[in-house]
Amino acid sequence: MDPTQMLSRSEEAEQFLKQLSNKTRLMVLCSLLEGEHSVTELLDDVPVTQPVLSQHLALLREAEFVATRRSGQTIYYRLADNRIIQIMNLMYDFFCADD
Amino acid sequence: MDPTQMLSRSEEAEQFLKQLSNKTRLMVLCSLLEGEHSVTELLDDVPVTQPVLSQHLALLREAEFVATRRSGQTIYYRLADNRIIQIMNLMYDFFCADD
DNA sequence: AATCTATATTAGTTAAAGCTAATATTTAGG
DNA sequence: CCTAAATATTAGCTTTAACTAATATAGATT
Repeated sequence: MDPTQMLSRSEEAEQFLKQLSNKTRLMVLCSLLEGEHSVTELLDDVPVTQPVLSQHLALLREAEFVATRRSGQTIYYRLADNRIIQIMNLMYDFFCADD
Repeated sequence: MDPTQMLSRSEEAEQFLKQLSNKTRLMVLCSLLEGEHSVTELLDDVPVTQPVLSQHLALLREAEFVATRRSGQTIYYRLADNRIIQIMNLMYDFFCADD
């Protein structure tokens, strides 16, 4: 591969992986593997304060790893990137399988 | 999964992904997918200075993502973690396929 | 032993990520 | 309209990651 392209591909991949490299975001994405959840439901699963969760959700939205839908005052999050599903399944395999 | 365990699994996964989340390390690992390379060979492939490459190689060694063998003054690096091979193949798929 | 080549390490600086605390926005219900 | 519930945003601080520059080590060669 040509060197300029290799560099830019690896920068994209770095960006992608960094957005994933956080315990809170991993727990959120793992919960969403099972299906859609509201923020309140995620707060039950993930041991962080509401503003911190909200910050991580904002990042996941901007990365377009997740999408949302509103129902009244409740906002439901779901996975929106097939690559995330693939990686999260691998991660589950590596770190959570046979528990 | 029990909450304490979920937290510690996600911390391990975070650590693992962070060690991967760097363009230089990604380029190195991508080169090593093709097989063993010396530091000098890696320097030809990867656009960084020698000390910077060496720092990233040190991190990859500590993470045990790679292993080394010495032949004279030359040190050869190779992939040493099957999980890395799996993830790197996915990353190649996502960011470098059909180029 | 002096020097060269290959590789590694260390110290210092800068930039980016993540937290806390405070506050704002949006919708629902009385 | 006023208040409560659900969610989001912002500012300030702290920690961590990555770079640069300088230097060190280890083996090869003369």
